[in-house]
Amino acid sequence: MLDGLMAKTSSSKKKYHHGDLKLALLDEGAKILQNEGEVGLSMRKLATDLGVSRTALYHHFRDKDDLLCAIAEEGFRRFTARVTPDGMSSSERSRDLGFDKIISNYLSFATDNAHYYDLMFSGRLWKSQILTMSLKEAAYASFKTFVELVEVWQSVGNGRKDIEALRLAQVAWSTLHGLSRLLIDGIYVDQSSVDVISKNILHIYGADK
Amino acid sequence: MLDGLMAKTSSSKKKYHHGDLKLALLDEGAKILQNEGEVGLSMRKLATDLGVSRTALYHHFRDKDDLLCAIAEEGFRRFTARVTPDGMSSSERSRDLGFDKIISNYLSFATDNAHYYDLMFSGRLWKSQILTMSLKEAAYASFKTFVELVEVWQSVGNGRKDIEALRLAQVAWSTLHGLSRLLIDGIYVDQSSVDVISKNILHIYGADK
DNA sequence: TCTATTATTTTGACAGTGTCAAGATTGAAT
DNA sequence: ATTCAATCTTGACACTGTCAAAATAATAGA
Repeated sequence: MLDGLMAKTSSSKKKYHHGDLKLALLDEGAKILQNEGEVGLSMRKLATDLGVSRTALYHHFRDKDDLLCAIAEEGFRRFTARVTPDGMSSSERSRDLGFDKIISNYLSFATDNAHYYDLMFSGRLWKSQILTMSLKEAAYASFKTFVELVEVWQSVGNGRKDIEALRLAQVAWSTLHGLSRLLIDGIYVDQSSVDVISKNILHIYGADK
Repeated sequence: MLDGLMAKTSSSKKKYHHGDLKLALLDEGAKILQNEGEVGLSMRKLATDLGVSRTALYHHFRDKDDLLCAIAEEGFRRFTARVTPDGMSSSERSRDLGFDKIISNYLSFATDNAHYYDLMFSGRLWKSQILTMSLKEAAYASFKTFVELVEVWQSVGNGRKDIEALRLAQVAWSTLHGLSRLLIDGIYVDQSSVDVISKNILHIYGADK
């Protein structure tokens, strides 16, 4: 009884069944994903890496896709945190944090966390019926945050005001998403020209000149 | 001898080995791709569908990826044909074929030929060493065509002129690619708002107003 | 025309994959 | 201490891509 409590809290003890597998699964899954990508993240490998049997996972995630959804969800959380640094009100944020920062944060997150990004916007996941409700919500929350940033940019900063915030956000998101995909997928290999492209994006969506 | 010639030209005869497998492979491959997507396009299924053994394919394509590259290449050809209808000079094209047509052609191609589009911009293919030179060329030809369209749109039409053609093309391509991906992957389910988004894209990249 | 060469296709096999069904083990609750 | 539910394991199935070696057919040279 006391042992059980100790083990649960200290968590470094070798345990009976496994302790908290679900969590370890997510951690190790994310780690493998970072290093080897979605390929190489197999249920069996993941299981043996954690010293557990091939099918043990299926008591915590009904599917492989279910697991991937959970990891993608974590990705959206990190993404939102990266694009909008917290500790600021949203108006404070974009007063001294210009849209250029948002652009570069978006792009650097995408390229630095390519495997997360892949999962977050994986067509296979989004089109499958299995798509977790919580993933959907995390994604929409991210987009909502982005729209708010655009709104503030329009009213406080120099975002162009001839377009509805929602629409501007949709187009800008599309642009950033498209560029991210082209970079991640190795179609624009020219990482050096990203800066000048970013500048042009800022110019196009800005109101000056 | 004469039989051989006949069979080669008439091509509808049931043949010795198989006749022209490589071609049949591409056709059937593209067909399966259209109906079932990249998933469901397995070498084995493809082989048995053509009444041939599992490994017969490997004498015409060294890899599965090699086959996919070939199909993707065909995709780029169709894509270019769709975005720039031939039978017009490039200046003629964009005099009466406005950029709005190009936008809607791009998006409709992407959504109507989602599986082709997936392959054409597949990160797995582009990042793999196997990436065919001819695919690379087909892709760059497509992009080059797009840049030319933008150039003409700037000089003859009402494309905004405060940005270098290449840069404008890069950003516009990113936008269209990103929107296509969001649509195809089922993240923007809202197909009905595509029209208004397209209008906004046109407005943003246009010079009027 | 017969034979040697080359191009094509097949059979067998291997190491993987996701996941289902049934049984075994363990922790906690009564 | 016995029951119950959660957790984990073993075995199996149907797939996948692809290699090696053998078989077959088409072509070229004599």
